[in-house]
Amino acid sequence: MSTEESTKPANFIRHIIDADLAANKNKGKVATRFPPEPNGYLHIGHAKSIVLNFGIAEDYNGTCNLRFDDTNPEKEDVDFVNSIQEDVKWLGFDWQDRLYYSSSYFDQLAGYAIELIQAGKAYVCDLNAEETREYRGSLKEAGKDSPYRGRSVEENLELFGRMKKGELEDGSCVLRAKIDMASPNMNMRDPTLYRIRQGVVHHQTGDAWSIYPMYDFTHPVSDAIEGITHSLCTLEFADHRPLYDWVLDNISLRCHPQQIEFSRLNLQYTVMSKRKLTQLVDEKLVSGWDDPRLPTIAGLRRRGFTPASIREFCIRIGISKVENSVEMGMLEATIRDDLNASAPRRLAVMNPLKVVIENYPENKTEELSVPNHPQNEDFGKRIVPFSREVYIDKEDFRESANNKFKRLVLDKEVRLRSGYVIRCDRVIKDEQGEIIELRCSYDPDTLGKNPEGRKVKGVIHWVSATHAVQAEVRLYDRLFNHPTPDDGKDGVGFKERMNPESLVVLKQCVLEPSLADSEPGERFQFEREGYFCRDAGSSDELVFNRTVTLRDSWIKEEKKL
RNA sequence: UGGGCCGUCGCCAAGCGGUAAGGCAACAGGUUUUGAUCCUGUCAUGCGGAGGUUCGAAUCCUCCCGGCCCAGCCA
Repeated sequence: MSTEESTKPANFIRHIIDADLAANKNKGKVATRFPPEPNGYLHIGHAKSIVLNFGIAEDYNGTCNLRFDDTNPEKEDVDFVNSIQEDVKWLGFDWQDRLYYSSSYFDQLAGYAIELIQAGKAYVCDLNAEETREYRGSLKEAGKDSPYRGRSVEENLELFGRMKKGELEDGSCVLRAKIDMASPNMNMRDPTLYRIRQGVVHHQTGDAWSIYPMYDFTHPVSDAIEGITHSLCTLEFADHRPLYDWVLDNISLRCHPQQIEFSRLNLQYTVMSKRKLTQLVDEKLVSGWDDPRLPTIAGLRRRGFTPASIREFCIRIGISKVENSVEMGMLEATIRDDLNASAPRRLAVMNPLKVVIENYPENKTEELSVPNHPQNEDFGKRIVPFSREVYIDKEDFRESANNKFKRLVLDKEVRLRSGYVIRCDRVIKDEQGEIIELRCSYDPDTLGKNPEGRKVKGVIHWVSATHAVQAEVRLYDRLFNHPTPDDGKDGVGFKERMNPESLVVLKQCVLEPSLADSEPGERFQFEREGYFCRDAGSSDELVFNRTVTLRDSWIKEEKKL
């Protein structure tokens, strides 16, 4: 971001690391990892984790691996492994040569499974899914031991070997850890370690495997193989930590990373779960994973967010173990801070109303030299043509208004931004009484200076009609009209709380001519309107996406009236 | 008494026994050719509640209240 980014925020995880370092734990090394499953696009909640993990690695002179946790081939896809890498890179992080896949540890994983079997700590269980559930008991009642729990090491070895060779059918059996069916922690009631998946093609290992390890077995082993020191994950995995530790305590791998849980990000007026995002995309309720209304990294990018603003947002919200619900205003403030400093200013009219300046010569064009940034001369200047006919926004004119309305009013004056002061003399309407044109006059002595003897406090934006370029502008707003769309309360599903006005397409917008030369992805402030980004998905036509509006104290003022 | 986790300003969030940081929002002013930006000021005798320990408690203890998570051959 062009303004300074926050650094090294205090949080409980950094305190733990500080203490570990002080105690010379892990020989002073810090190694983290970001372990996405490639079954969807990354969203801003992942960004929180990415910024945490890569940020810690950076600040402690350590490393952060990118590891695909790809143990469930049915739901995963190469497209997702590609998009994830693209998004992490775009956010500004570099895993260098440390790109890993849990699937590349499948051999080692199977070896450790055999160790567990040999130690009598894992067994092959023939119970089907339903039976397994019944035997597991409930939250308040202990489970029962599986009838297969007592199988001999030899038999288990033999059976696991057959599972691995593809001799057994899907669902016919699983490999389970032998822990404690009466544990108050459900995760410790002989959790499944391996299941059979015949015939599915894994995006990395193809058809090499007919068994796939479960998360609870894969994750600790993968962390340990990579020499991770601090394994950061979200709160819902806290109950899994005893299992994480159990696995590492019972295999020969001599590395034991520390799992630490923090709370996931909840952003108001949107949904963050991958399942729900997938649903929105699959059911075509949005245009795709990069729909600018989505909290996905791809969506935010297309919307016009900068990588730096997302990083800064993730730092500002902090890390804790508290259930949170961050206001959209927080995200908006962060992107505004960035774009205010970094986006060149332009003039663009959303709802054009023609203005004819009757005392301005016909066929004359003045080339006004206008600063690209009001506070920063380094942005230079550009030429903005001015002529007898201009467009202003319909919102900026009223036939009558009190003096709170600092825009154009019949028989009153207003400043055309970076241009002249004009007065509205006449209003022209069509048969329906709709205002279709304004007849005005200008004061030639007001270019770059204030008029003599009177004050003109209003300033509005405009575009020369004869030089204007046409464009489509997409105004985006929150996707949902409820702060917690997926809270399941009132018996209303999140899809029923979608905001019908989350996208408003304006096809008749007029822009100052310099914008015709903009590049897809380029960001601007359209003065008095907001920050906009040339759409990168429709490079032929001129389309702009509104990233965020400017702060608007007029809305509040207007409501008071 | 299944287990785990969490309650500090409207929203995030520091604080770790020495007398409540910061950000966002809000409010009140000032500057301004963007009702933007910028600047100034205001905003928790109070830390879920009640007791207790202490010279001193958001920080320690006890009890209570509220919220979140867990019964996939998902992660």
